[in-house]
Amino acid sequence: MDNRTVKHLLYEQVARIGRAVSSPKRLELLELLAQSDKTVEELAGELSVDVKLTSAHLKALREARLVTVRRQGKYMVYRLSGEDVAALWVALREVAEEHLLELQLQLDRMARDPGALASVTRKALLKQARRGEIVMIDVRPEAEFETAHLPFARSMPLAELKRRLAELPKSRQIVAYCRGPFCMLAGEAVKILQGRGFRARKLADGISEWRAAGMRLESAATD
Amino acid sequence: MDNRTVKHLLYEQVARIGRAVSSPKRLELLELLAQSDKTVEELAGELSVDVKLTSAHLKALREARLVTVRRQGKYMVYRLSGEDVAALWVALREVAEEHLLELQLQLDRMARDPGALASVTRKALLKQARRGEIVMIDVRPEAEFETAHLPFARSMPLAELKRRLAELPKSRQIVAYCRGPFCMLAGEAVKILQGRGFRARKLADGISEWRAAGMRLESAATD
DNA sequence: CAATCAGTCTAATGATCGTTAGAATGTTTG
DNA sequence: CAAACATTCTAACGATCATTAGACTGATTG
Repeated sequence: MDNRTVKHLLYEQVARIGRAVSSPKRLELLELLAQSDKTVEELAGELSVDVKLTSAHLKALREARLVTVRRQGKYMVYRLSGEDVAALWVALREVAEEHLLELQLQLDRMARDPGALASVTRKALLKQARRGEIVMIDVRPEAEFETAHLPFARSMPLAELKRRLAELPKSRQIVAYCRGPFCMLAGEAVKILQGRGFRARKLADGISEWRAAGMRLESAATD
Repeated sequence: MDNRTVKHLLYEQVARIGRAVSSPKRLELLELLAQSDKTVEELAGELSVDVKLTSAHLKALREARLVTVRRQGKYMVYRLSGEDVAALWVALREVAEEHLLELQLQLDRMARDPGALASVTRKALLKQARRGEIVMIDVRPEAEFETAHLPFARSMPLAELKRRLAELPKSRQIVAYCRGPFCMLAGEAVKILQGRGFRARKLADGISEWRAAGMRLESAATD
């Protein structure tokens, strides 16, 4: 086997990973799985696409070894095959944000939305949360919170937010976060809170961004 | 514009990057461009493919904003649009190495090749080179060396190696490196050197790996 | 200014991908 | 063990992609 053939095989393997992350739906699946393990049904629901199509995309991700499956009762539960996969998603998204003008414009528009939190560093935020100067809320579904969440954050799923407003203080700043910069949950939460007279802002980071920056996370087990 | 539409647009943009890195030829182009700026002709030559096809692939990379072009006389010179693009290539390759069994087997086979240097840390290597205990040679074409090279390395392009053997010591260990783990130049060099009685080993790292690990590089200007 | 040269654009080929519907598989539940 | 259910596999459609050859563009050179 000559050099060029070997070389071609090597690049071909890496391109398999590239092909796996070349579809918007598969990227969305990866981001969801970075939050917590999920069944095909759950994933299909989040993406609002057919279960069959979701299954086909998951198969592609499985063939690139980016996810693994296990059976749990009658459900198939998918899981990212490593933290490096979530990091790859973050790296891809950051390159896209850096170089694609269209994406930058879209993100700017989101950032100008009610109460985006741009300039505060992660460490400063952590310090404020530790001291109780701000209240950090995680507005993702509870299962995702239990898998991993930011330190000092309290679970307050968007679906329950309106019912549980009494648990939140009006005196202190509230910081909401969700799955990452592309996720709309925190934006929704902030809109609701501000409408009810709370001082609320949103944080663009999610679990993967936080971890990729080398910051520590907590999970239900460590609480 | 509703949430789902915005979301779709965002993921679609990132998928553009994914699509750009989903072809082995384009990945090879990115790695070559991570070494130094190059013309279409040079790139086509390195890949041993038609100039027309190379141009088409470069167009795809340009549309994903991963490379930029400038005209220089009658040549079009391509350049990576940022260090983060080289870092993305490294991240992709590392995920592939970690998860794709086929790729691991292939790399193992290469590692068992004459004199792979696996266990030495980058810092230890640097220290040995600084002290002159080893001789680091960069076997890439000279233009790539001039753009950036590892500290304490000497340019010794593979094409000139046989003619310039007299410049190398038989008393000390020689460490050859090239473009990265997928590049064959260093392996070739080691084979030649060992055949002539030199103590030679190869380093898998190239410029991008070295930089991605947070290590400093040198360029012709800083020499 | 005509000839040359590097590179891109256009058109056409077959191969691959995304999507959908229908059949098949394997597990749980009565 | 039969019915219900979650998921995957198979087949088929059109859309997109890789590749090639031929026409075209823009700069350089005589």
